[in-house]
Amino acid sequence: MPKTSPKTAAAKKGLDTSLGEFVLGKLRGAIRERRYQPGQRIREVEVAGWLGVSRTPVREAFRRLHADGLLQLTPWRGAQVAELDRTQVVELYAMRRVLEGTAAGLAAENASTSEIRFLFKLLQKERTAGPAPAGLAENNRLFHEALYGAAHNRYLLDSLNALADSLALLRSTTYEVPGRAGAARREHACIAEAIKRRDPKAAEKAARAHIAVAEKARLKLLFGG
Amino acid sequence: MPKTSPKTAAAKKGLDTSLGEFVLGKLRGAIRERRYQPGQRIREVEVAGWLGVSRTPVREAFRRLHADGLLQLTPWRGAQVAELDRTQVVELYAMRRVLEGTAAGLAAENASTSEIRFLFKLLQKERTAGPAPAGLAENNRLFHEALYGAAHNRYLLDSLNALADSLALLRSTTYEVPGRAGAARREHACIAEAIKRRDPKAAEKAARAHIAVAEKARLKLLFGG
DNA sequence: ATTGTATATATTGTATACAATCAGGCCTTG
DNA sequence: CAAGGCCTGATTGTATACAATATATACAAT
Repeated sequence: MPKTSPKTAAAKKGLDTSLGEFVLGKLRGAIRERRYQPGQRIREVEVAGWLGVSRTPVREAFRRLHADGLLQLTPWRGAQVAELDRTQVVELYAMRRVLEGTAAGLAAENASTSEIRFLFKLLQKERTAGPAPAGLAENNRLFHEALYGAAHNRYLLDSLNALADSLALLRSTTYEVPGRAGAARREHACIAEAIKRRDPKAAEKAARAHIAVAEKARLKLLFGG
Repeated sequence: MPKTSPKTAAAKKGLDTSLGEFVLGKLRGAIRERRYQPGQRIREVEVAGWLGVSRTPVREAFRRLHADGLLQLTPWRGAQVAELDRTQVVELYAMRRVLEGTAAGLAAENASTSEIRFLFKLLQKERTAGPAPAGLAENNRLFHEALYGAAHNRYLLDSLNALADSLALLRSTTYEVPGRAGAARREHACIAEAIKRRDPKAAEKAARAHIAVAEKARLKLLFGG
């Protein structure tokens, strides 16, 4: 016996959530995949037409993306994808250095043994992964997400996720820099080891160093040597 | 010659911004002043009626308050003011300790001389202020806001402001704890001095200590000794 | 040719109408 | 009397209509 046939607009699209959430997810993905590029203007009707909904849920999604810093909203001019200048990138990484370090430190204190095992599993995957930047970046994302979760602090988690979204505004990944992949792998290992040793100080230090190196690679990639 | 007479709905209310922003501000204030208490349900029509607008801008404001963690939204049940349990309060203060420490450290590096002067001016005000908890809390807020600004990092500033809003969900202020006012004043002075000395390490340490003490007072106030 | 102005079009802000869903009370039924 | 289903009212989710504003275009004046 099938479930009672759904009738709501959201359910018609096969969703378990509201249309606003649906649009939000789609737009997040589109921005992350650079289908919408930084600086580009996004019109409400355009998105509404694309996703087959009215302007209302689109507007909802716009507000939330604005709150996350992904969209810039100006009255009567609508939304455009945020652009980051050099100053903002530097500020973003300064913030990330702190939060990522904190996450590593807290993880060393709070992580469960299974969470630690998972971190090492991801490390193993990094070692056996191919050289394609896209795959490397994905592995990287998983490692950092696991790290965030292991810290066991909801506010920290939310902040780091928001930062990650903002960083997705930047062109491509730092894994395009030659040698970055191997270095990142070693840095990840260093963080994981410290967490396993239950050494918060070392974990925080390793994480901050990791982000500092990543920032350097990023700035070189974006604004040249 | 007066300006050209405004005609927009927002302007009719004497605003320089959209109705959504207007509602957002009003609701923020109401939550901060505890006119809406944590756990209380807020209906859209109720707010719309109160402020003389339609549901649309109210909904906008709801989404943004939700993004800031001040409202809890459940599908088809609407909004209720967020409640913080002990775990959340602890996590919140853990986060704040880190960010506030970072802000103090960055302020020691980046603050302009006029910003430092302003910090000391606020310190002076604290010394001469009366014993009323409300006034003390207001002074306290100003000091911390000045500190956040002096760090010169937009993302840090936004995060700290969001944290401050969440803390406003908690009943009253820690200044009701006997002796807290004087101690806080001395702790503030310690932070400001370190910033003036351009000593980031000391400033960060002082700020973290300050928040740690505040957390202790808060937990005692909320959940008993 | 350039600049200022008026008009037209496109786009967003707001209000309202309608659909879908949930909570609670009432009734039925064992 | 208790348990469960169904109906009704209240409330939110969504769509659409209308108002207000910005941008672009055309035209006139210097």
